[in-house]
Amino acid sequence: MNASPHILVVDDDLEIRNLLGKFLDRHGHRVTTAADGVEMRRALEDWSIDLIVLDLMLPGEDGLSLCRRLRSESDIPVIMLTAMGEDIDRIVGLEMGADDYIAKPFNPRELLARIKSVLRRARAMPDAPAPEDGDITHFAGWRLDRDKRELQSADGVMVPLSGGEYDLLAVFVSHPGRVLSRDQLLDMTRGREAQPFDRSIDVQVSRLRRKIEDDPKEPVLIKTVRSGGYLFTPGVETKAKGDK
Amino acid sequence: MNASPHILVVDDDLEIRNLLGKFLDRHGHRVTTAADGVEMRRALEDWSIDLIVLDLMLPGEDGLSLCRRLRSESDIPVIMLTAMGEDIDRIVGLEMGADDYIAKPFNPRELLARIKSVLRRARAMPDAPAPEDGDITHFAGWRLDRDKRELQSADGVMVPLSGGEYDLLAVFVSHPGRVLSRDQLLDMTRGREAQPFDRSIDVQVSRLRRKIEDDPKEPVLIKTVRSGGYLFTPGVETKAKGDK
DNA sequence: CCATCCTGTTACATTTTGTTACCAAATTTC
DNA sequence: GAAATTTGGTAACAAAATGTAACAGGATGG
Repeated sequence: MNASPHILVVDDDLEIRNLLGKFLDRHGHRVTTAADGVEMRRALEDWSIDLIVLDLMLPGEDGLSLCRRLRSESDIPVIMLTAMGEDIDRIVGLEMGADDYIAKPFNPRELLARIKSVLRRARAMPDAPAPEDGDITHFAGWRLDRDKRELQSADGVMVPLSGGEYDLLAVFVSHPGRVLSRDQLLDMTRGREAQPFDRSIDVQVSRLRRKIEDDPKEPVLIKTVRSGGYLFTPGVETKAKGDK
Repeated sequence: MNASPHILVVDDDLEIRNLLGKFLDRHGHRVTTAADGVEMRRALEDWSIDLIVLDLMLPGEDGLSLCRRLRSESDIPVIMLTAMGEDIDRIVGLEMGADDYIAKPFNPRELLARIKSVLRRARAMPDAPAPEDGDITHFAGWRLDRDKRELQSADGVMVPLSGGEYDLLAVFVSHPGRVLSRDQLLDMTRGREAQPFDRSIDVQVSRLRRKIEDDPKEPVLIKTVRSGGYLFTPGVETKAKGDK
């Protein structure tokens, strides 16, 4: 598309803004910074921003609220900066709609990696059926409706999901590109510890695949990582036109 | 995911290297040492390193510069060894991107603690499956498809590979013309140490050859180097023609 | 209660990977 | 150069990991 991605850093700490600015700049990104929500809006109007790095704690309207609002207005991916120990799932997950998060104190190169990954993902996904608002998550041409616990494909097919299936998918969607162990998945979906021969996750994954994969035998969205766990990748569009 | 972390100690002082090597080894880490930037690079190519302990002062290119360069190329966490009174903020902060530092003279136990902590942090947020770019690698007229775990020859033949076979081949492809010992291969593909009579690599190589060599008895791509290891050479084509 | 739906457990088929054993080729010894 | 020793190739077997059908207990809503 265009040359180097333009990144907007929103944080009230001047030092962080400067350092991050310099760092990202050195790594070939254009950078603009903002100290609060107001400056952020201005920057969004003035520039064509590709990605926002947003601090969770901000004076005035906080990052959480800003993020939610952003979501209902635009498609720009957001990476949240959070303090340790926040409720990660709520932040990244459907609740807020951030694309990723990183805990402070963070390692700059890790942030860089995430930026790269989020941008790639964003580019890979042509903005399908206009991003709705509310509790709907999009991925790979599907719309995940939290209230109805239902999946809708672009061409109108509706796939009902059970509660457990929904939870599992929600966890996957909020952790794209990361290998999640059975332990983690069990913890994140049921909040319990795995028993010695617990196969429930396997079974649930199998059930989910049957519903969301074109060919469950050849899964594309949820890959299995032998002796590692499962990996969700909202790949490129299925039917959309030749994007790249 | 893998067994014990593999740590690379980079310091020009032989004594430090030895002591640290022994100490870390005793505490269950695999250790490799390097005296300067050149050796460091070699080690990084040969092994699958999980963490680097890097002296700030080095002959030739110094640690600071090395660290910065490392950052832009890889994800491996770095702990800096610094003399007292250095500008700590610049070292650990965004400027350089080290994950932690420890001042000399240091207490080995403390270093151990930091190593543990940095590794834990790194593992806690593993980012996507490392191999980032293009999912397809070409060599000797074959196309290696990471997603499908499949090999395709120019004339349309498809050879399915198992995960392990793919990993092994990927390592070979990324180190062409280089003799890789069984130890290294095991480390790079499974992340584990070889057992006394471990023949798993031999077997895996045998399986791989059966799939990619025209005549497994007379291997062309993966040659064996007696009492050295294996050598991958993406030589000129055998069967395919127009591919590239 | 009964009919459903959902989810964990179990069992079994498959696939993949590691180990062992045995043979052959290469190398070394004497 | 022949025998002894090493090293590598691989078949065969064993162990581990995964997919999934089938079953059973619970929960839900009449």
